[in-house]
Amino acid sequence: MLTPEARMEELVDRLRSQGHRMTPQRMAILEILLKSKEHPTAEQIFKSVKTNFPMTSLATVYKTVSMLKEMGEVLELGFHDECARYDGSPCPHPHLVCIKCKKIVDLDIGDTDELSQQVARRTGYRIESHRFDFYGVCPQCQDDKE
Amino acid sequence: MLTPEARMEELVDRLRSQGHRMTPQRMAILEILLKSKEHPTAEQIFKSVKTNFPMTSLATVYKTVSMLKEMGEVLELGFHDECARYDGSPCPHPHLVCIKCKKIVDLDIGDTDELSQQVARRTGYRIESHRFDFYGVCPQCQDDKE
DNA sequence: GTTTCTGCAAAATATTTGCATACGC
DNA sequence: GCGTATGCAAATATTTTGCAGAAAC
Repeated sequence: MLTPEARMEELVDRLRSQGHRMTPQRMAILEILLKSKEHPTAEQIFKSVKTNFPMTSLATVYKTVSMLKEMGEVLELGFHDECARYDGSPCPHPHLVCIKCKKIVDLDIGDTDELSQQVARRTGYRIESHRFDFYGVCPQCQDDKE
Repeated sequence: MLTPEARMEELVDRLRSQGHRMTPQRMAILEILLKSKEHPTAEQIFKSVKTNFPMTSLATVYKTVSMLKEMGEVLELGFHDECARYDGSPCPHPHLVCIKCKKIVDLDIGDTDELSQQVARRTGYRIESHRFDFYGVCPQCQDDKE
């Protein structure tokens, strides 16, 4: 697992080599995606970026995130009935989602890539990604009233 | 695993016992959700219901599906960047999604509920559901060109 | 008879797009 | 300088909502 800084550098190189340009806005968006552990929404990324670069639009956030999504550099999480949330990690990993407070945390349940490979062998699909999410009520929200 | 017919009966009872009423539209929507293997969108359910009950609106489909979703009787699948798809099965099971032709098929990789319970024990969450989806390119789409 | 459900149309929400200008390379 | 990226506003797509009439129970 690379540090966010190392991954940032690597990612910037990869973007450039594909003909993408680095603008301050784009750098800021990348940085938030790679460093945040909050799995932010587009709106949250937007607000966060604006504190440093007031000259940023929500459309740019969407455009950048879409590009990264297509390159497989970010994952899209979340429910259909609320806005999408993004995970700057390039490799799929399980999430634990609280259905009350909407918090999303990472989870480690061992090697899920191996499962992927098994599925690929058995089905003939070329598996490119996967999503393992558990939905439930976190300990804090269980206390809240229930 | 109950037959769709048995589950239909059971589900109707449960709905009634919670004060919900059974209308022809609602019955038709339930039937499609329980019998279909296609993981249809709201629009597809709507079209399908209309062949038997032309007097049905898309809003009713949405209202019914939302109710079932809240009751935990259907699962919502699909990506954020396309419309939601519904699975009439009450218990979570893995899906195999083709990112080219968008086909979604069920997948059997053993007991995923056990994993859920492990996660619950380890994290203190009350796990209510989960989603295991694999994204890739199906054999047919691999042949198509590439 | 009461309460829920329905269909319609309008509203709300999230995301995408077109285009003129700005700016990275 | 060329071509991509940006910001704005308008457009799109999906889902939700308000309300009056219809229909379950």
